[in-house]
Amino acid sequence: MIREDALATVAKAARANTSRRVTISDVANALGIAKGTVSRALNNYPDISDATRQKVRRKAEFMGYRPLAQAQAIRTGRSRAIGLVLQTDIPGAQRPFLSDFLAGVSKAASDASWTLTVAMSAGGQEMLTTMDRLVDERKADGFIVPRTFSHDARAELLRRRNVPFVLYGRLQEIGDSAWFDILGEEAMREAVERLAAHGHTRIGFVNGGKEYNFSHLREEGYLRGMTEAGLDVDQSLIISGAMTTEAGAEATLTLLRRAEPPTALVFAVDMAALGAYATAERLGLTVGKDVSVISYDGIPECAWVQPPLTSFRVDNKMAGSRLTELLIRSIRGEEPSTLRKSAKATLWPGGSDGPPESTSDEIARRVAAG
Amino acid sequence: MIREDALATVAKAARANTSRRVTISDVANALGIAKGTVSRALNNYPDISDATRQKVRRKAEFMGYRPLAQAQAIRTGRSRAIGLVLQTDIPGAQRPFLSDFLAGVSKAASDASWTLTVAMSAGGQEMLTTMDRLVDERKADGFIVPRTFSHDARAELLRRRNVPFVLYGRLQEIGDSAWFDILGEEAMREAVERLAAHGHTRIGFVNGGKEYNFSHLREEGYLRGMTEAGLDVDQSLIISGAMTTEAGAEATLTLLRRAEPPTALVFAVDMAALGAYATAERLGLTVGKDVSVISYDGIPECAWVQPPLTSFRVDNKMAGSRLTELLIRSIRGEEPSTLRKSAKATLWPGGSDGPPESTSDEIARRVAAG
DNA sequence: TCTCTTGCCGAAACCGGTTTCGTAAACAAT
DNA sequence: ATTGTTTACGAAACCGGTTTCGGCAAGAGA
Repeated sequence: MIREDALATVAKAARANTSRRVTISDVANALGIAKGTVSRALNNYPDISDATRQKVRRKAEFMGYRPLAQAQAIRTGRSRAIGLVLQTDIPGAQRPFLSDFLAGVSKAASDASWTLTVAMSAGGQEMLTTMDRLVDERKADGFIVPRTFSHDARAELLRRRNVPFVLYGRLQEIGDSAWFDILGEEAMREAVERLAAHGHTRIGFVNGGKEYNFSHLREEGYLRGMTEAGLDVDQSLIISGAMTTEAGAEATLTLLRRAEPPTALVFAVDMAALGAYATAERLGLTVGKDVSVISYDGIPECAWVQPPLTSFRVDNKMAGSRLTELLIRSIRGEEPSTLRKSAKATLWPGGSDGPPESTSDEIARRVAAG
Repeated sequence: MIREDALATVAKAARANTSRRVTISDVANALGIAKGTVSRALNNYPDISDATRQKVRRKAEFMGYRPLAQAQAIRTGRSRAIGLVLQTDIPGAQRPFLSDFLAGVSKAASDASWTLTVAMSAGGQEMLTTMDRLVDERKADGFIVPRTFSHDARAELLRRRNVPFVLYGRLQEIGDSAWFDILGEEAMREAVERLAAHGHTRIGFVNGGKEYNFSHLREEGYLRGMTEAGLDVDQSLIISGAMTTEAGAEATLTLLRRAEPPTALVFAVDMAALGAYATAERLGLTVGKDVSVISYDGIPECAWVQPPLTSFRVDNKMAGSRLTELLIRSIRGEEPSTLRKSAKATLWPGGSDGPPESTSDEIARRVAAG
């Protein structure tokens, strides 16, 4: 009887040219036990003897059994898929970021035999709708939330719906969220330290958009660096909101036109720092000599410009992996507030910083002349 | 009885703080018909009367019923998910490409209420393993295969396993695959035409890696352009295998050192074309004056360099959408050989091409001197 | 009027898992 | 020896859908 069934199944599979999957019933039949027992054995239920557990494990392994996430999901509600909703309408800020990041997430996910469901949306309300849909359709058991805003509607939504998530970045009010972040504030502090060591005393800061929480942190880092170096903070040398090259160029121009312009600039974001080159050229100044620049992100374009941009490189691939690991642990039930990690960015020296070859006064004169 | 059940369910949902989904049974109960009937009505089975079909449709809509893809999948084997396996180990060739492309795929997918499962792997065998796994686990009903190779192992695997797929690019031997592609050969032909119109007669060609099928096509386009312009083809002015900036710089150097160097270069790939700037500078030549350059891809970096690179821009977002649409149709059973579309790249004029300001001889002399 | 189709739908099996429930056997306690 | 607990597992219900099967009623043909 059993044999006949098996033969029939095999024959059917052969006709359909479909090498049929090994199901949990196959394993149970092979062992002559109930399929419920197999399920409980594989899921470490306490009411299964060690002997049986071992036996089942071995047989399942031998037969190449792998549970079908879909089938599990309809009962458990979880399908071993992590969700990632990306924003499309950012100028291009995520372009360099994306590929490495995805690689890291995907690697960590498949190492744990999870999969990755990706969606993109225009941001704002649409993004929330998309996440809602993915949760409703059980296409994701939890989410990675990249580019954290100071007050993040996505985090609120997920918390309200009781869906696990981990932030790439930190929130203003810490709450009990899980997060991973690169300590950008440390990098900013080190940037100031390095410039001060070069001999700079007037160091400006071009920050990113204040809607992102990282901007607040990086500004703190800059301020701390200034204080530690014993330098005065001049609020007129701080500009924020520069996320693109154009905005960076604009901010650089503004700062260099001050009465007492800076001889060095710290940027919160590479894309903005690249704008400094255009402005410098326009004003007849040389980056790395007349005006030093240190930035943050470590996008490939840093190596493109002349002189190469000194920047703190962020390992987005690693970040993706860490985030995924944290998220999986969160989904498995670990307390979010215990799931927090950070890493540091590493300095990639280019030629864009060095001892000041012009004084603030000289720069002011040349800017006025040009 | 039914009312009690409903109340119990609601109460349970309230306790779990989980607004329970509307299931197919809910719809069936509300109408007082069998759930099988609801299923068949919604799936357009022919043995359901129009009256019933309408009634079910309306009620389902009204109740906000949406089938759970997971549950459908365990019976049908399909879960309305499209698979995308990306390669991590390409130098960065996909970096600009990725974000737009993903946006397109994701948009088209969610418009059809499908989802997108993404995996990345190092290419080669690992990529095949990854696809295999996704198929086994039914995480993808079909695949988009980007960056088609002349002989593509991924396409063979999928064909063998009888999994629908659509290529981004064409195969050497056409077969019966579905594909979408941008007609790069047309762009190359137009590039030559444009340069010839400028007055160039010695036009070189720096091709991409011959493992990619697009390289063969683009070379054909270049050759056709030369023929149509009535120009002699000099095989010593054709180099292939340049996919990176370094390789592009190298190739440019080689060509400009020929006895009779070209006054214009056509590149198959932007990343390579960017290398021409470095080489030109090194040789004391000016891009756009001494040597004209036209390229292909339209990556953002084109606008970065001076003079901006004239390039044929590829709309990767649109490509992603088209590919997704084709794939869904293929999964739904349409014949792959009928699922083929193409589009053209559009010229983005920069300042990197123009009438030759130096003759081939002059260039040769200056290269020899430098 | 009586059969033979045909159209339409209900009932139930099924997909591949998980989880509840009940109980036989082994063991401990009396 | 009897009773009460555990331990470990089988049987069956269940998750949310799809698909098969069978039969009733209406219409067609004789």
